[in-house]
Parts: sequence; structure tokens; C-alpha cells
Amino acid sequence: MKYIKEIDSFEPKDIFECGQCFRWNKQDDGSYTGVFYGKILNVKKESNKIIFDGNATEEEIERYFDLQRDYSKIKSELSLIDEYLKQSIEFGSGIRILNQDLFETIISFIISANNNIPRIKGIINKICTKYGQKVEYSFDGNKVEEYYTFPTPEELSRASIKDLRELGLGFRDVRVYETTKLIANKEFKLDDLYKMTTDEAKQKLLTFQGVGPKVCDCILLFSTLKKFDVFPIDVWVRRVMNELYIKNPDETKVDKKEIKKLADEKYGNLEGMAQQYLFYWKRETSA
DNA sequence: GTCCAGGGAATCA
DNA sequence: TGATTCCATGGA
Repeated sequence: MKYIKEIDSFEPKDIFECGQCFRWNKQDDGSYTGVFYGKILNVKKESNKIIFDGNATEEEIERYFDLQRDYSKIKSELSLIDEYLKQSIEFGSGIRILNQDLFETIISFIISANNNIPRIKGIINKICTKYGQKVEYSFDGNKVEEYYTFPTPEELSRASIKDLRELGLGFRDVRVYETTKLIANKEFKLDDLYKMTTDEAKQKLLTFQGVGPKVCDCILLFSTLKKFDVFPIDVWVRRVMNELYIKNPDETKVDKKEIKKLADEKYGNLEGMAQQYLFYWKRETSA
């Protein structure tokens, strides 16, 4: 079925290539196809309309793409802060922060540690093909294609450390294994995180193997937990914050606490949004 | 061969 | 707490 809607602040390229997700692939016609909540979807923009084509429901689409949120308001608010942020927001004006499945986001960002985006996508794709469920789907007029869902904790817990190593996870194999086991064994119920404040959820997530400060912030921001008062600091964010504000001649010497303090003061409780515009802008313009 | 990637954990002071 | 070092892998 197709769901067609005029949506403010929605650009497929900005959404799918700003580094928040790893399972959407660009098609020959410029649209993107991906799998989320076990559903298949193609997203295409034609003039000012967004065309969602696949087997996801309207409710699932509304939720996943955060369509109930007023991004124009957020952007105009952030644009007032300074010219740098305003510039990055103009560059990535079609970004929306997705509501991604919590377990998928946790595992994906554990894999992201000291890794690069193309390889992260490749590893996750292998994990889905081997441990997820096959879904056959054909967009009207086209042949049937095979897609794979991201595995549930139970499905992924079938993988041994050795299995994971063979998929190319490297030193991240034990981390994925241990955290998957923890969640699959119900030693901790992920749903409890929804009742917590940002700081409480952060404390809990940091006890998971492979979840440090940066991965933790990404999980809080990019999953259905949807916390905007976090500021993930990776090499790109450190780079852009140093170039814009701190101006240390050796960027590797910049203290992350100094960056975090600066972000708190400048961007307030929308710092997670600000971070994503800055990250996308810096990464796309320094090829 | 060297450097780098959406860093985390172990170790040591 | 704070600073170093090691950790697999593949592309540039």
C-alpha cells in the first residue's frame, strides 16, 4: 500500500544518510528502501510530497519518522543560537530523528565503535541475513525480492562469539554477545528504560558491555527512547566543535567534558538535535 | 606500509 | 578521576 503525505522538513537523503541509521539503501531512482519494525518500505520524494510504499501501516510510518513533531519550530529555535548552527541546519534541513527499535539501536551502535559507516552497514546486513527473518516482498510490477528483519534478542542469542567474529565484528564480538545475552535472558527488561529520566537510563545503559558514553548517547537519541538532552561526541563532533568554538591546534587534545559543557550551555535540552545537524554538515562537506 | 573509522575496556598513576 | 594502550577489520 502507499501512504502519500505532504510533510514539512523531510528529505530522504538527509534522514537516511545523516548517520543515525544503517539499514536504508539508495535505489537507482534516488528513493530509499529499508526494513524497520519487520516491515518493508520505500521512501520517495516527488515535488513536495513524500510517497511511502510498502507493507508498513500509517501508524508505524508516523511513529518511525517522528511525523508528529514540529521540526520547523525546533529548527527556528536552534537557528537563533548562532550562525554556525544556523548554517548546518540549512544544510541538513530535511533531517528527522527516527524512532528506531531499541534493541536494534543498541546492537548497531555497539558495532559502530571505532568503525566506519560503510563497514557498519555491511556487518549489520550480514547479521540480519543470518539471524533475522526472511521477508519476501514485491513492489507493484517488480519481481519478488528477499529482505531480512533485524534479529530479536532471542534470535541473535543463537550466535556464538565465534559466529560473530566470522561476520567481521572484530573485537566487538564479545560485546554484542554479552549484551544480547543479558537482554535475551531478561536479566534486564528494556521496557524499564522508558520509565526513566535521561540520567537514569544513561546509568543503566552504561552497564551493558560495549556501551560507553558515546554509544549510550546515540542509543538514547536515535531509538524510541528519544532523548534530546544528550550530546554524542565522536571524532566528527569533536572536530566540528573544536573548529567552530574551541580552536585547539591539536584537536585530539580537546577534553570531551569541555565539549559537553559547551553544548549544554549553547544548545540546552535540544543539544541532541544540534549535534546531528553539526555532525551531518561537517561529515558531508569535508569529503 | 600507514592512517583512519559515529569508542570501549583494561590498566596504571 | 585522568591518561595510555590495546583491541579487529577493511578501505584510502
